[in-house]
Amino acid sequence: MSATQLVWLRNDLRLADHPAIYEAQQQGDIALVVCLTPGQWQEHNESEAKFALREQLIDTLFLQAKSLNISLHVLHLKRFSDCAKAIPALCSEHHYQQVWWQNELPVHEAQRDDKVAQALEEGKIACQRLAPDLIVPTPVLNQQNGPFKVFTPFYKRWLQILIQQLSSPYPEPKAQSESIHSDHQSFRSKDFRDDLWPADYQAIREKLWRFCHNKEAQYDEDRDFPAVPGTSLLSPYLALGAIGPRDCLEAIMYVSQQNNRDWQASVWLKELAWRDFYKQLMGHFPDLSKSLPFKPETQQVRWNDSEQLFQAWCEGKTGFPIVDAAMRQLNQTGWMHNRLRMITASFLTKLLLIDWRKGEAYFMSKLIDGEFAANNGGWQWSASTGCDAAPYFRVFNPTRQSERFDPDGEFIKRFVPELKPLSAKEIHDPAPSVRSKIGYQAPIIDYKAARKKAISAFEDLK
DNA sequence: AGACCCTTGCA
DNA sequence: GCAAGGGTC
Repeated sequence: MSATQLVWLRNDLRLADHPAIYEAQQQGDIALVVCLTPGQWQEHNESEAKFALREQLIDTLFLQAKSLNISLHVLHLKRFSDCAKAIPALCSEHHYQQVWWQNELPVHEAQRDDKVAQALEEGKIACQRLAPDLIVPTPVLNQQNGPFKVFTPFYKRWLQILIQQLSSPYPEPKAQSESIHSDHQSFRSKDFRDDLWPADYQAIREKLWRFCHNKEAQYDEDRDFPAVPGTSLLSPYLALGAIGPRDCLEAIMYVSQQNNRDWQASVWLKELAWRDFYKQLMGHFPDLSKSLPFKPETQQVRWNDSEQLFQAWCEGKTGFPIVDAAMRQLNQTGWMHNRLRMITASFLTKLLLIDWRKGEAYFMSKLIDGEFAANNGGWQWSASTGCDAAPYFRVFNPTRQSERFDPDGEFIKRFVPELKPLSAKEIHDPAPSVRSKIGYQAPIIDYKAARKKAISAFEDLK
């Protein structure tokens, strides 16, 4: 029997824990399709690192699918709008009767999906659009049936729903009998850092389980220290969907039970809830997809246009060691520790008073794990323009943050080698004489004055 | 998911 | 001097 069901994979590049793949296979043999839309991703400022990881994941996915006699089509398109022709065309060529996918919530993605659904309908091809790829895929709503605008109550309700709906991850698809045609040419990217971010599915699963076994219990204690490998390092895989949300949940629950801990108290799970929160917000508030702030009044903030200050931030030459180390980590590795994302974002939006959208775009252009909803949510949180954001007067003191979260300057020294000779005492804010001796940038702003200016820029809005 | 400043209470 | 606690930005 040849395949009749087509599953369209987007940012859910995996076979296991995949509801569309599982459901589709109940109705017949399946084939898979991925649409490459590099022009669109470029418009979304997505990084080359993420693009390269996606290619690697598609390569290994292809092999994995092949071993189950499942075809994977890779369509080389430019923009989202090309999908509305390409998908129905693929269906008629191979006589697929029904197309499946998991919805995506940001505006461009939702429009793309609507257009494809419409085109399929016109071509008399059935289409099954499933809920988004979240731990709790159903909308989490308050008592007025509206979206939550504050995380904590969202989280409480989210947990309740999660407990009601608890289910195991969807199993991998079964092997099919028909032999398949394979029209995919391996990308085999030349300089992909496979050691940092393996694209092999076995290795990725191991990363998840090893984290849950060894680190998850200490996550709350360790996650704020950039010199400590205390975070999961799974974000690139979550962003592209190489691991599924229920896979994460299952690992948390299993390991918690082994260690006699309450899985509901997992702090890492709470972070995953933030992911659901920001993604669901995208669906409720289309403005978020249009470079608009959640708090409309913050449209009036008079941001600083200085290209010089912005460049200094991008390059890690602000003269604030922790900020510079963080930006250099981003530029050199395509990844930045979460605590540092908050510090650098607060620095850009508050102390430099530069538009959060410039930081948001720069992060996307460098991050291997760049994910629109989480990145936008994080930036709007830092800039105090967002939903349940930091209050406008909350300005991170980069020196204080550095002292608290990198006390020995261990992380700083890793990425700002010129500071290696300095002691733990002086590294967070070296004296002017020390700076000139070792050739390290003077601070590009005066902290106290900048803090005042930032607070009053927001107070002017009242 | 903060920081700062000014108390108070103690040495 | 100073830690700890509270109000304010």
